Amino acid sequence: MSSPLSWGPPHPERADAARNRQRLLTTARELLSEAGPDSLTMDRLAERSGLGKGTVFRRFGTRAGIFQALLDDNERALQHEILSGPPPLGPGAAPVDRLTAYGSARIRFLTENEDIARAATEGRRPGGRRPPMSQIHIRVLLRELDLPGADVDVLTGQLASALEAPLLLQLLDAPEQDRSALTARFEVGWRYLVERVCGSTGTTAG
Amino acid sequence: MSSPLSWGPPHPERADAARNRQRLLTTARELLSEAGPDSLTMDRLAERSGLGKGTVFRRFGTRAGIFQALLDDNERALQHEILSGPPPLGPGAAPVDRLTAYGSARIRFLTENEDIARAATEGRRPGGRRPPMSQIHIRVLLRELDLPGADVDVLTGQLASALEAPLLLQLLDAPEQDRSALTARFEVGWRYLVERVCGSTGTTAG
DNA sequence: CGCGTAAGCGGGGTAAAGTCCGCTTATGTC
DNA sequence: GACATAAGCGGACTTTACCCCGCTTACGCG
Repeated sequence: MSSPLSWGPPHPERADAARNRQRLLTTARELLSEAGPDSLTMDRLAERSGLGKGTVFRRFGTRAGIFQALLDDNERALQHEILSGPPPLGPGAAPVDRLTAYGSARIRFLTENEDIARAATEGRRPGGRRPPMSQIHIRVLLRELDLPGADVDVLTGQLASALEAPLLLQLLDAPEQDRSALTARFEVGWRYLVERVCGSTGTTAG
Repeated sequence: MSSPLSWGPPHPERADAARNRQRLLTTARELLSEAGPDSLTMDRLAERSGLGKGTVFRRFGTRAGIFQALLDDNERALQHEILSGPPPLGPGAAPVDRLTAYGSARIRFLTENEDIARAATEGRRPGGRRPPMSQIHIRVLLRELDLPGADVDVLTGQLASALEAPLLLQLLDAPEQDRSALTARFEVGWRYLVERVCGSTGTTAG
C-alpha cells in the first residue's frame, strides 16, 4: 500500500478543465521565463493560452493563485519523495530525522523557486520593509539568553514568524470555536515553544 | 530620559507630511469602522481626507501599507509598555519571561485587531485555503513523536510558519551575501529548532 | 445513442491600484 | 524677510485585477 493519502483535489475536475489548467500552467511558465513575473498578467495569460479571462479566474481565483499553483505543481516531486522515497525524507527514518530532512528539502525547494515564491507571497514591494518591532525585541531577548550554538538571527525570524498574523488568523478561521479559547491555546503554545527553545532542558535532569 | 531607542522613523518628516499622515490614518479608521475594510479604497481615502491620491500612495505605498500603518500605530502602546512598563512585559524580568509575556501580549493585540491584521495580510481570499503539504506532513510527524504536553495543532502551525516563504525570502533579501551560505544557515537553524522542540533534551544529561 | 444538467467557458465591463510629472510649500540660510 | 532648494502634493492617466452572466460542452443515465 503506497496509500496516496488525500493530497489530491478531493473533487476531480472535468477532462477539459484539467487540460486547460495544464495549458495555463505551461503558458504561465513560458511567460515567466521569457519576461519575468511582472509580465504575467491575467489578460496576457488568457490570450496566450487561447482561453478566456473568465477561465483563468475560475481556475486560480487570483493572480497570486497562479503563482501558488505553480509552486504547488513544482512541489509535486518533493511530495512524492516524502510519500515513497528513500529515508530520511521518505518513510522509514525516525520522525525527528524526517522533520529535519523535510525542512532542508523545503528550504532548498524555496530557494530554487525563489522568484515564484516571491510573486506568490508579496503583491508588490511597498518599499523598505524595515524589520518590525517583534523581531527587534525578540532578537534582543535572545541575545541576552546567550543560547549556545544558536544562530540568533535565524532563530529570531523563526520565533517571530510564530507570532505573525497569518498563523493566528489561520487558527481563528477554524469554524465553531470560541475566540478566547483559541487565543488561550495559542498563548499556551507560545509558552511551550519558548520554554522548549530557550529551554530549561537540563534542569529536570539536574 | 526614557531613551526612546531607535524605533521611530529614522528620517523625520516635514511638518505638513506628518499632519497629513495623521489625517489619513484618522480618516482610514473612520472608513473602517463605518463600512468595513472593503470600503477603504485609495480614492475614497484621499477624497475624504481632502488630499490627493498621490499623497496617499506616497505615504503608504500600497493599499496593504495603509493597514500595516494602522496596525503599527495601534501597536505603539504595546511598544511603550515594553520599553518602560512594568515586568514581565517591560524591563526587569528574566529574558525568558519577557519573551513569553511578549508573545501573549502580541497574540492578544492581534486578536483585538483581527480585521485590520486580516486586511493587512491577505489581499482577497482566493477561496478555500486547504492546509498545505507542509502542515499535513509536519503534523503527522509530530503526532508520531508524541510530545508530552504539546498542543500538536498549534505546534504544527508554528513549525510550518518557520518554513514558509516570507521568512526565507526576508533572509535572502540581506544584501551582499551569497545564497548558498544563507540557505545553509537556514537549514542549520531549522535543525536546531527541531532538536530543541522535539528535544533529545534528556539524553545529554543521561 | 440521444437527453438533461451541471460544470465549464468567454470576454466585455467596472472599479480600483499604482504611475507620472509639473506645481506648491516648508524649511534653512544670509 | 527674501531666496534657494528639496520635499511634498495633486489629480489626470494607464493598467490590471476581478465580476458577471448568457452560452457551450462534457459526461452520466436511460
